[in-house]
This record gives sequence, C-alpha cells and structure tokens, in this order.
Amino acid sequence: MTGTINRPTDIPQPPPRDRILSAARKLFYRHGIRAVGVDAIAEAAATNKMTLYRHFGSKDELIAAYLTELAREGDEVWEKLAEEHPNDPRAQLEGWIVFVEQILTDGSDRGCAIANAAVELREIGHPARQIIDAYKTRKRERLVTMFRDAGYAEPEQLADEVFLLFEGARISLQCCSNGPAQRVVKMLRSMLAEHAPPSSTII
Amino acid sequence: MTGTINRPTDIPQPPPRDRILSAARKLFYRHGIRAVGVDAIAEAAATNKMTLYRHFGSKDELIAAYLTELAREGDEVWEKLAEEHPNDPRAQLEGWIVFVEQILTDGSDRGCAIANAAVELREIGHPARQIIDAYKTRKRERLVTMFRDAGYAEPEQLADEVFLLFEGARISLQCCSNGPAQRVVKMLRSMLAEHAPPSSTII
DNA sequence: ATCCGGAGTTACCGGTCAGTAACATAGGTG
DNA sequence: CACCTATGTTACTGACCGGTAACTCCGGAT
Repeated sequence: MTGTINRPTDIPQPPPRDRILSAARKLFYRHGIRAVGVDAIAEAAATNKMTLYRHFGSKDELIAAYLTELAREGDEVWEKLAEEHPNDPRAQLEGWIVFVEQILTDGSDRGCAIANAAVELREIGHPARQIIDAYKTRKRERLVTMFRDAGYAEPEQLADEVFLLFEGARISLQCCSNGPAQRVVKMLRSMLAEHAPPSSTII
Repeated sequence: MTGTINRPTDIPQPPPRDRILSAARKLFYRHGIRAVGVDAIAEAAATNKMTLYRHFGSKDELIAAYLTELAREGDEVWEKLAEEHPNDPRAQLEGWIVFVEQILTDGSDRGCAIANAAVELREIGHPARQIIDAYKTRKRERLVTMFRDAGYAEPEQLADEVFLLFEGARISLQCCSNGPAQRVVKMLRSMLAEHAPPSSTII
C-alpha cells in the first residue's frame, strides 16, 4: 500500500466527448463520412453509442461538430501566422507557403477534409453545408487580404488563382498517383515572383 | 384500327442495361455513390434489382462501369477536339477552353464525377481506383501534349498548372458559393497569353 | 449516508442495405 | 410446336444503419 499517492482520478484519458470527436475525426477523414457508422466511432472512442448520443444528438450533429472543429483549426493556422509575423504580411505569406508545402508533401494527405465533406454531403439543407461554405469563403478572403497587405497588385485575382491551385492540388492527390500536386509550391513561388509587388523595399 | 402499322416491338425504350447505367449515372452524380442504393437505381431505370444484378454482378461492378463510361466520354472530348481541328493544336486548345467555360458556368455542375468518386471510394483495393487514376493521369498527359504541340515552352509545368486550376475550380463549385471558379477562364487566357509560344506565326 | 448526474451496458426498434432464390412471363428461333 | 434466353415479379436473407429505452454503476457533492 505504499504507492497510494492520492491519485484517485488520474484521468488516464480525456473526457468521452473529446474521445468521440477525436475518433470521429480520424475515421471520417480516413474512410469517409458516410462510410463510418456511429457504432464504429463509439467503439474507437472506447465508449458506447449511448454516450455518443448524449453528447451529440444525431450523427449529423456529430458531423457538424467535426467540421466546426476542423474549420476552427484551419482558422487558427492563419491566426498563428499573423501573430508569429505581426505587421509582416510577406513573412506571413512565406509561412503559409511552407505550411502548404508540408501538407502536400506529407504523403498521407487525403485531401481537404472539409472539401471531402462537401462532396459526400450533398443534401441541400444539411447543417454541414453552411459550415463548409463559410469556411472556404473565409479562407479565400484571408488570401485576398494577405496578398493585398503584402502589396501585390490585383490581390483578388491572385488569391483566386492560388486558392484554386491549392484546392486542385489537394483533390488531385486523391485522384492521380504521382500527380502534378508535387509541383504546386514551385508554381506558387514562380507565380508570386512574376506578380511581385512593385515596392519590395525593406523599410 | 387504322394506326396498326406493324410496330409490334417499337422499342419505346433502350435495353435495360443502358437504362440501368443511365439511371445510375444520374443518381450517382446527383446524390453521391454511397448515398444511392441499388433499389433506387433499378426503380429509376424502370426495371428491378434482379435485372440489375444480371448485368452487373455487384454494386461495385456497376460503379466501375459507371466510371468507365464517364472516362470514355471524357476521352471522347479530346478525340473530338483533335478531329475537329486536325493539325491545329492552337485551335484545339481554344476549343478546350470553351469546353471548360461551358462546364464551369453551367450552373448545375456538381464537380468532376470521377474526382467525386475518388473522394467517396477510399478503399485501397476498390476497382474504381485504378479507373480514376488512369483517367486523371491520361488527362494530364493530354494537356501536356496539347501545350507542347501548340508550341508552349515548358508544356509540363503549364499543363500541371492548368490541370490543378481546373480541378480546383470544379471542387470549389461544391464548397463555396460565389467562389473563385467563375474567373478561371480569364485566368487561363491571361496565363496562356503570358506564356505565349515564341513562334506564333501563322503558316 | 444520501443523492445525483455522467457514464457504461444490454437489448431492442424500424428501416435500409447489398445480394439471392424461385417462379412467372414474355419474345424469338429451331 | 417446343425451346431458350432475357426480363419481370415477389419474397426473402443477413447484416448493418441511426436512434432509443431501461437499467446499472461510480464518483463527487451536500
């Protein structure tokens, strides 16, 4: 009995809601949303279906929570870039490109989970659709702002081009092996070099 | 009785296999592959499940046939461009851009059906995957050839860029309303103008 | 000690899924 | 005519789906 060091609730695992969301995330992304049943999620979360339904009223709600979490993390990438390079949009842009490069050369990328959800959930009234739409629209606007702040001319056209290039790269990773996605970072750099802002003076 | 003009088998409808494939095509594209059951397909084809299973041994086989048909039609677009403008790769390229414009401004586009299938069918051994991969790889190579024949420098880089832009546009149509996909044709034209082939002489 | 809320367990519901068996009905061919 | 093949029809299987009811259990608060 010497080892009873007052650790009754040592929380060896996070609360069930977190476990469920984490399991859903892994399974949804790996196998697809429609391909994964709630039983499988509950089991992967080391819990049961009842607990799942106490925290998420339905599978659609769980999907919405899953997408909301993904969108929040996507937003945090931009916030982190902004606070790591305050008042330095060029450095933020460079940081974003590095981030893009990491994703596309990861090797385990199965595309943008949010875009994949858009493909799988086509019912017009589905709660996921507005989350998806809002996130992608927000992302595009962030790109526009970034290019504008970085001094590029015609930031909207440039942002659209970069946006589509990136989206295309991620979907292509799922379609064709050895696809053109590997070269997207080089494309971005040469594209930015071509449209380089007129005043690249350093203070 | 004047109208009995010896039309006993007037074939008011195509054979069941064609009807099934056509119904599958419509439903798969509209609602997604996993969201549509074989019963719904059979009913939409004005036949029954048994006949469906006599022509296609399983749902996966039907999916494979569906994708094979789509891929063949996709290939035919290129073949038609080639025979409409023989020995005129510039005109072929222009024709392809018009084709792209039609798709993206259609208003009812739900993305590339083949890419969507890649998102939905993630099982590694699925018969659909090689059809998808082969088609997208073929498409990319066609673009490379077209740009090379049209005299563009670095046709592979250009083809990859155009490929990703187009793929990104089609997936974005499903993600964000009022997305940047509308401007992709202008992007293509300005991009091609920038990388215009050195010898644009006519004959 | 009592209570209570969150979590786990088991069993179940109706519905739908992919796939099959058995049989009836044509139509065309010999 | 008989025969054969393609199609249609009905009913069924077993598995799984999303979702729920009823119950137990446990830990923490009062």
